[in-house]
Amino acid sequence: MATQNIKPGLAKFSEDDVLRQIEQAVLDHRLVPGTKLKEVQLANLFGVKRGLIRKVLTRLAHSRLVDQTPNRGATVAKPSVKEGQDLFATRRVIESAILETLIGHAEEKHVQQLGRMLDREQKAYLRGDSERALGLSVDFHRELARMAGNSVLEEYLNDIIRRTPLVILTHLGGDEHNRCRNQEHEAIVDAIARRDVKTAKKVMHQHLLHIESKIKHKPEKPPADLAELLRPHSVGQPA
Amino acid sequence: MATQNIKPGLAKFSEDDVLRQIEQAVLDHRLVPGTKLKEVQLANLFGVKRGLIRKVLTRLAHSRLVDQTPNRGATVAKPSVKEGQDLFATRRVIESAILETLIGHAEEKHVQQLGRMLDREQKAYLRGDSERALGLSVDFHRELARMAGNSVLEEYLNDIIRRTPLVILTHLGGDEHNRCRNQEHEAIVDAIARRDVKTAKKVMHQHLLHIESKIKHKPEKPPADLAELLRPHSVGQPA
DNA sequence: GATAATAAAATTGTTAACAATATTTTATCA
DNA sequence: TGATAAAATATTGTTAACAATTTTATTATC
Repeated sequence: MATQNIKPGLAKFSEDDVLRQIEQAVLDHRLVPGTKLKEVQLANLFGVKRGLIRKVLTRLAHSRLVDQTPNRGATVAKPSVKEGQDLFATRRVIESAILETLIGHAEEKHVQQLGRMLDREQKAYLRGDSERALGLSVDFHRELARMAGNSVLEEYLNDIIRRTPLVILTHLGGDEHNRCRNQEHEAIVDAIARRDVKTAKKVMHQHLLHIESKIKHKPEKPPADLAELLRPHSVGQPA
Repeated sequence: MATQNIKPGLAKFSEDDVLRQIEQAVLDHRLVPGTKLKEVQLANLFGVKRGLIRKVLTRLAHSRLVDQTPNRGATVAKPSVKEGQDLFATRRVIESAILETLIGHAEEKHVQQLGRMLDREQKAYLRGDSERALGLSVDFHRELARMAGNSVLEEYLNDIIRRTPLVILTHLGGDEHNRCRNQEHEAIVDAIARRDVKTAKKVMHQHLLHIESKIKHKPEKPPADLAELLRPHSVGQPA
């Protein structure tokens, strides 16, 4: 049987829980673009009512993480090449503004905190834990946004970050291509420490262009395994 | 009786219709921050089921136009001073990027189209139709975003534009203060026509700073009339 | 009259049953 | 076999009834 409960009735998740879990699944490439998201299946999976799933799907559609078609349900969004390009271009603008704002009032403790994050990221990478390294790499960008202290910029960067995996999976090849380079993160922190806005922006710009340049059309992925949403490293089945 | 139907059963609105009408009401200051949005009242008002209103309110909350508190319903959002500042600061970044992108590929027809919009705006202003002038002024900014051709930048600017009236009404005085100055719009179009990115950005920057500088704390507005959402120039009652 | 407890009303939140639509399967015929 | 139509199933969409909670009104007490 395809649709199976995961400890039915045991784990009770709130609406935000479910939302975050699906977002996280997109973030670390477990949910791939095109995957059909059936309401009862998800409801069973999370042990919640269908109405709750319904609300979550609406919210996800609102932030463009899923596509909803009337009477035909929801699928994980497949952003167009154009949308991907626009997303990356906007990301450069936003991250640039974040750096400018942050450096405007950066203190020593901020630099130290960023240094610690670089260490963690480096260690994870060296020990071969690439999943963890990817997560920490994302956290690095998020932390810059948080430190900048502009809630709207932070909100927009998070929005872009959430949508980026869909662009990568739809138009880029494997996961190897999309990891941030730790060296570049280091160079950014160095520039911040020196209050060197120009260099910081330049490195960030290069850093982001690196990934963007690889966007191009790519053949469909073959249908994969069923939705084992909660288990890491698994992948849903495209519609 | 406070809650009255407006031709019940006659006008049937879709979910998007209702969403847009409420957004529009916020945009032209008919709905003021703090207004309680009761589900049955809205349902009667629009001649739709409560479930539909419920979905709309969720979506509005997601774009921070309304605040939702569990068991206590929804009110039109009252952004904090900080959020207002962040919003304006981000707007400068976004509009700057829009100008840069637009000027990068602006054609003569774009400039002409903008010129026509300036005329319309000026005429409305001269004939004293300030409501219409305000609308056209907003359209001007939107049109710049559309012409730039980056869907994400456009999306973010529209988000900011939708939220701005709430900041103004919460922290600024009357409506007179917040109108865009037509001269500045003209100067921007002139700069675009000359492909002068630097000047265009500078004028836009000043243009936006003008409003932002006026944000400060302001006493509560007294409760006003009931929700005559559909009728222009009317105002809802704060909670 | 003011305050606190209680009851009534209003409002929001949830659910299960049903309707409408789409998808898959089976049956029919050339 | 392959194509088409019909039936069966699965999935999404809607609704009304109910439950839970908050707000308002009423009463009781000092």
